[in-house]
Amino acid sequence: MLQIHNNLTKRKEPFVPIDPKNVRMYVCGMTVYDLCHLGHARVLVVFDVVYRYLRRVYGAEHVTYVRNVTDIDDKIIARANERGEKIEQLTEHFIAEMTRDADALGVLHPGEEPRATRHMSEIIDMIQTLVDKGYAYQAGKGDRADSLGDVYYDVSRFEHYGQLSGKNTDDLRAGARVEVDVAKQDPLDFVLWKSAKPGEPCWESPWGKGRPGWHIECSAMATCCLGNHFDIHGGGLDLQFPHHENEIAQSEAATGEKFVNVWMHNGFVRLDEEKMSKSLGNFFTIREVLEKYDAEVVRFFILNSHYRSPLNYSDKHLDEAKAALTTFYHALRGVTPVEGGNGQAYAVRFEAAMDDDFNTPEAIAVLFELAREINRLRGSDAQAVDRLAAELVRLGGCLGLLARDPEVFFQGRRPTEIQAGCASRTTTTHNAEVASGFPEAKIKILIEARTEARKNKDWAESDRIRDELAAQGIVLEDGGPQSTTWRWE
RNA sequence: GGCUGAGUGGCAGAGUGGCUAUGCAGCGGACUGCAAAUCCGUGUACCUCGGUUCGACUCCGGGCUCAGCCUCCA
Repeated sequence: MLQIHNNLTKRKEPFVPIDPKNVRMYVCGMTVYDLCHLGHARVLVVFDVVYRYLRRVYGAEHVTYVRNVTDIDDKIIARANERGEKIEQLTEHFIAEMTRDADALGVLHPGEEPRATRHMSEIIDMIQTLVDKGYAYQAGKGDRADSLGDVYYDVSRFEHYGQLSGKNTDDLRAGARVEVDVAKQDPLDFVLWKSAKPGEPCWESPWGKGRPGWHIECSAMATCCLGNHFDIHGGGLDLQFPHHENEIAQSEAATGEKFVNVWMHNGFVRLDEEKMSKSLGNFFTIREVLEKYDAEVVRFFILNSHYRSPLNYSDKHLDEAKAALTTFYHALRGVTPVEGGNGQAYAVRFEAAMDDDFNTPEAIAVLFELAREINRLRGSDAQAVDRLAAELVRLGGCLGLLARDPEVFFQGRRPTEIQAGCASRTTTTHNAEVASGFPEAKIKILIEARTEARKNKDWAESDRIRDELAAQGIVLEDGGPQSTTWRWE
């Protein structure tokens, strides 16, 4: 049975859906004012695997996955002004870029991708409900004139505030670093509706023209798309406080119902043992990494650590991920996967690992053993090999891996960096032919010439050809005297 | 200052109260014209100090170190 670490209770718990016919998950997605970085890649991939696995357990049609897009906030406004663009122009652009990255990483499309700007009436309704119920207040008359239309959430009214993040309001007040805002009754209160300054994008509301605070949009969109009470809510660990804490406060105060059963947070991506983040400026965009590494390699790298652990980025780790994938595709090379499992034992262990809070490193370990079994039986039991290969592909597919033809993995693309050895230069991927000026036909001719030389025991010529290809980043692998395959190194 | 999480072999990374993780790298062997790939074998480990226990890397307590949150952040 599937167990998930619930961050609300800080324990691993059996996962019991509210409705097994409709398992519902909401994940906080991106604020679209820039390209996604590796931290975003991790959220995308981690919850993609959760989604895939839930679909496998409960049936593809019985899982609803919603991942929102924040398309209005201060940073977006600032960036649009910098670039001299309209808000919509900017957000459409970066939504398209985000989708490109997600597609490259093999991330399934969520069932719904709600945007804040398209749910303004639900947002305003929820704020109104909070005001009506006495959980929210409008900035008073004595406050700054420009905050008159601001509406704040009254944290003191919500009894369970701090449960998710393990904080209590007294400690928070004691250590409060938030700047004193005269409009707030309490430094912990947070804004639900921000009145618009001149020239800012805005929507009409009972409190005047303005825009929503960050937290309220997720409460409104989540309950709108999935109902007041749903199964799983996910996001990066940095959203635990205050974002998710505030979501709970808003949603439960507004609906009077429990908001979410299971809270999941993925760990940070780090660079040199330090959190990769926009504010520190120590981040790599997905785009940059994909210039050097195959997207499936990046995906493997992410899944080779448990989702709650920190993930340290380095080229060395990416190189290892590449080597690991190479091993898997080698096992699949030259076989014809045939359904009809003799790989049950592996599947059982794989699922046990995934059932244990999505333990992907453990699941991958099982895949390695499966690959070894395939290689072991190769040449002696073709039927068993074909069936095990099918199992490897199927289980890999649960992780969104190993879906390609091995030949495409080996020969399809390669980073240009390899050929010239100029690591400092920005690199890009191209088709094999573009990359090296070394067309496939030429590779084939050289391999044939080498086969001929080997037949004649002309080892000098044979090795010369191999070296010539190696200089282009091409590795030859002899299957026998007549069958030689190649791959990009 | 308050709170949270983590410290495993050369590196990465799981897990368990007593029994092989797994991968990469290393070493030995098989295969190969030589390689590559693959297979077989193999070494190195559980931050520290106490406690519980027949027995702890695994449970409990103290310490040290690291990371994170308490402000926007996936």
